[in-house]
Amino acid sequence: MPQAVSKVRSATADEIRQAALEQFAQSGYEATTMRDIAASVGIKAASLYNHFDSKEEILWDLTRSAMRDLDANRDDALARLAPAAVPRVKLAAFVSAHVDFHAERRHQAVLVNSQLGSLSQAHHRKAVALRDAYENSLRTIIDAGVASGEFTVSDVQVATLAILQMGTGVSFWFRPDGRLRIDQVCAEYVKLALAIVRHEIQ
Amino acid sequence: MPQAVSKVRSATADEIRQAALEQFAQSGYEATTMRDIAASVGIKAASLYNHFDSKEEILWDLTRSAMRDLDANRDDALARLAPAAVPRVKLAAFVSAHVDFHAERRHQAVLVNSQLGSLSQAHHRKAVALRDAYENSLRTIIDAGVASGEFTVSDVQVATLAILQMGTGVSFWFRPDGRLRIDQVCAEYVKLALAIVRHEIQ
DNA sequence: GGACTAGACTAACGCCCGTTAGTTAAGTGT
DNA sequence: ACACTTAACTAACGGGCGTTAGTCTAGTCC
Repeated sequence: MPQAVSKVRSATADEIRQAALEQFAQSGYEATTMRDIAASVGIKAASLYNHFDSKEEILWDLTRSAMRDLDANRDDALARLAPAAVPRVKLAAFVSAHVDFHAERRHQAVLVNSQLGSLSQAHHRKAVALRDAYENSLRTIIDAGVASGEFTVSDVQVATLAILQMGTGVSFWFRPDGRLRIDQVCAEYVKLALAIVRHEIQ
Repeated sequence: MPQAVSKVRSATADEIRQAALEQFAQSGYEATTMRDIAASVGIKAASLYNHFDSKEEILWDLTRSAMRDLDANRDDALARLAPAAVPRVKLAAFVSAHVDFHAERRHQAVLVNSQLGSLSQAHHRKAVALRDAYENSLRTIIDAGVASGEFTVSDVQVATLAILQMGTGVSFWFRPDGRLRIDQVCAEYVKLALAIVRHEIQ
């Protein structure tokens, strides 16, 4: 008799993750209670402790996953390019992936962009390190474009942050039933990013 | 005998505002307690109620002030221009004022950009209306530039949000003792904004 | 100098928080 | 059949929350 699909990870734990993610993103970590999370899952608050050690552990689990997903999303996009793709193409791929993530996975994006401060000190440090590495991967692309003369940027650091932050903002206004589809939004932001790195110094 | 300067507004109330602003911006509204605020001022929590009716009223007082200051800051910058200034000049003035505010008055900026959700429903509505009006004032400038042919923008709404959000992000990384002075940061962002509205459609 | 006011204080209320202990019922493996 | 594990439950603890009531004291106005 065929073995039933074994649960590799608890289905309840995943429901808890999903409920906590939505509420942390929507109301904030401090304003969300363990009783709130449990109620969305249909259990009692005490039962959450069969799956997670503490409220902060849930936040850290979600934060780490979100940041890993963000990295994986970028890696996938860059891996699809030719190995020797020119910086302009890499920048376009990066920005498109970045914006796509922030539109498609709003809750994860909002969590990463507004709830890091509620992590424990140790976890906060790790999260900031991951965020810095992500930022660095964009700066590296821009640096390469400047070095090759393809880009004209008066301050690489400011351009890096500006491109990231305008894309990050998408998670706050994008709605799936809005005027623009996700792919249109991505295309718009790619244009803006290219404009930023190719402008004439005045 | 000369009248001593009468206190038009309570000095203690202003100390409370200052302490609450810093802590709301740094730790978030929910994570800040009335006892925390009182302790920074050097009084007991109950004494706060001699000056404000509730915790939420403090937040609303600070939020409304911050948004009024942001509007006034923009109005001052635009009023200094010639009445018939061209959209490019108006955009530069707007972005410079926007970035200057977000660098110089970080706490107020962070409050407006991350704590609106903790307001009561009625106050939240008013805050969103103010934010929309601010956004509209930038869109109007970009619209004028597009109408005159001075700007080339494939989507005015996206360009508006992108310019605002990249400037807003300054409040999260700017430090007075950092590599760039405020005026240098403003100048950089003006360049980026002009690049965004003048890029060729591809 | 006596009435009044402003603004601090102490004490406490009722509620909700994250979390723990102990119990129970439903599978699962041999 | 029986031991074992998983994961739900009820009950409660200790503590902190926003807020209120009532008191005291120092200064102000006629």
